[in-house]
Amino acid sequence: MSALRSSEVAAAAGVNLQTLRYYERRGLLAEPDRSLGGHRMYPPEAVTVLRVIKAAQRLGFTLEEITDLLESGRHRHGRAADAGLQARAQAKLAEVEAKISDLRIIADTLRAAVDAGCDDLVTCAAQPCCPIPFATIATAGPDADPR
Amino acid sequence: MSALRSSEVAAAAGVNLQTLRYYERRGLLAEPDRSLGGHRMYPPEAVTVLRVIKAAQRLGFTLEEITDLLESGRHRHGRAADAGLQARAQAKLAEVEAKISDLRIIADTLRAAVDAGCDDLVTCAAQPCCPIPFATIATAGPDADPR
DNA sequence: GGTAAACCCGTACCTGGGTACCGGATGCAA
DNA sequence: TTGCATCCGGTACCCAGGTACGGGTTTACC
Repeated sequence: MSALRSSEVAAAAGVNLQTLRYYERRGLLAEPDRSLGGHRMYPPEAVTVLRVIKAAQRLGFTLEEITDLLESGRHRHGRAADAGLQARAQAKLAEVEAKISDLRIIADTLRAAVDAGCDDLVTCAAQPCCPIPFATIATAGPDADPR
Repeated sequence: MSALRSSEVAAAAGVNLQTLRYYERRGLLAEPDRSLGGHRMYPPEAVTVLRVIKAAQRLGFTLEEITDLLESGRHRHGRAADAGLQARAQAKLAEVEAKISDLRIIADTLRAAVDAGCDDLVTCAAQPCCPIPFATIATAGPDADPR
């Protein structure tokens, strides 16, 4: 009952209208039924799905990962949670923790630079007293950048 | 003496050759002298500058910020360190620390989701027992994303 | 002097997550 | 039925930080 128009769904979920179509193109949001004239008519559950997507994004999942997450939730054929939410949440947690420790190293380095009273990077780099490690520092691999 | 060719500079700094020209276009790297045929001839200091750029990037500064940083170091006309390295490093430190506390909230939430044994996001979202906050969570404002 | 590697410039493309613009079609109410 | 809000599809653009390609020089070594 009570199909929602795209602007209503967008407003209810706090997203842009274009974003709805973008998510549909990316396979995150099921293609809704259409009116006779071709306008999208969303079921109320679409709002829930959007809220889930937004929450997962805030937890650091990319849209691609969220697509998988939703997919695996939809047709949960396998009882084995090989790629289920549990496993993925744990993996993401490890990613986030790695990111945190990277950032801590960065914060420590910045603090050291402030304490040492560095004034000019290029001058500093030429002297051995500068605490800024110009070669190393955690290089934060190509892990999904969790936001 | 001993001017370096672009590939030598790139290799010495561990950077792609195109990146050199990209930095030059962006004003991070001074335009070097040219050979009679138009090839770039870099002074050895260019390698230092590149290393400084890379270190600053790892500390979370954007290329735009690094441009300013190098600029203010170059013609340090003002004794007042209004926008000097000190102040900027402190500001960046605050940014990084904010990012860390954001990520900690995210990590806590992920941990809660794992502990609660959530299996399917959409199902979870419909029930009140799920620890995932589908509306809130630190929204990590438009701060420069420190890497 | 020949030839292969390196370099030149300009331009297009990539990732990720959207957002904006366009001309035309629909929906809904008075 | 008229008028205005909304929606349609397709395409282009945005951010940052590069990377790749192509066709044409230049350099360096034998």
